[in-house]
Amino acid sequence: MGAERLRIGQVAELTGTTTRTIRYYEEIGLLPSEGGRERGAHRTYGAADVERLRELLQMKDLLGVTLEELRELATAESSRSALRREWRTEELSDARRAAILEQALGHIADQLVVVRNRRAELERFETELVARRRKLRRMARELAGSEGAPA
Amino acid sequence: MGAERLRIGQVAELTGTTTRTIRYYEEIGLLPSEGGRERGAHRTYGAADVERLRELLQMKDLLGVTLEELRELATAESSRSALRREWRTEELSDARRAAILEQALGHIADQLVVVRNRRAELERFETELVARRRKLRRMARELAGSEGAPA
DNA sequence: TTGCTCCTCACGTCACGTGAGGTGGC
DNA sequence: TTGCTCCTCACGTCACGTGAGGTGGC
Repeated sequence: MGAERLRIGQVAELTGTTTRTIRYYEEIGLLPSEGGRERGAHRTYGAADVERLRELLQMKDLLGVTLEELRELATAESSRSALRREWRTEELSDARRAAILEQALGHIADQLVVVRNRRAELERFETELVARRRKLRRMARELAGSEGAPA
Repeated sequence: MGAERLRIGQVAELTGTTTRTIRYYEEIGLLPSEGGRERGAHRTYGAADVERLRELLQMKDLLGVTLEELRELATAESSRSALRREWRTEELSDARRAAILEQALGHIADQLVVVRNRRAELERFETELVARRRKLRRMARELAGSEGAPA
């Protein structure tokens, strides 16, 4: 079944990072540390861990936030699996379910604000570059035109 | 005229950075150091310096590159003013002018590639967030629906 | 003259990179 | 058994932050 466990090097490869980074994130508490691991024993990871790490790296890279800010932004993610577990237990009131959904929606809204601000900045930058290119191309055309013109 | 010189603190304020960063960029050669400045004397900056710094900070922030990569990406900018000066001297062949334009266009093309890749990544991320939100909203609606439904 | 901003060291910090020396699983 | 990957220190590095102590211009 899909319960195969990965080693840290495989996870690093899958997520495009390094083993050092993964250990560092665990050290500062961004990634959970396996409770029952003995000193010196290998770390193992499941599919959910890989997914979480991928999201963390994507946010950090795309949004340029510090790991401290990332920790706050990612609280949603970290609690998602816990919420999912809680969700599955049958004896859960509709009110509680609704509250969980509201909270998750709030976190996503926060992330969307950051992502969209970034995108707007990037688009401004791109527009600026395109305008500059247009200007240079016009100069190039005028240069070529004057060149072939009669004296 | 517009030839007023600014002090480092004003430049920091205008560009949204710190004086330390400006001095550091000068130290590693990302920003030019005034040739004739005596030891201990104040640094002064012109409008062109402010513009260049703004572009550097924007690239670094939006593209997430190291200062070393930034140095390469920004070579275009750093040579722009020199090219502009060369451009103005009248005794310049059309061939040379065309070459200058070609080079500038090449640098802009490089930057556009990086910017557009970033934008694509951000858009994928945004799409993912929106999809997740949609799913959560659907769950919320179903929850509210079942709640009010007749037994 | 009094502040305020600037100056130059220089040590601290964040987010890892990079060996050093050693143990563990196909 | 032989490699290969993993482990834990621990020091190095990049891009600054943050005082310490002192000088210079409205």
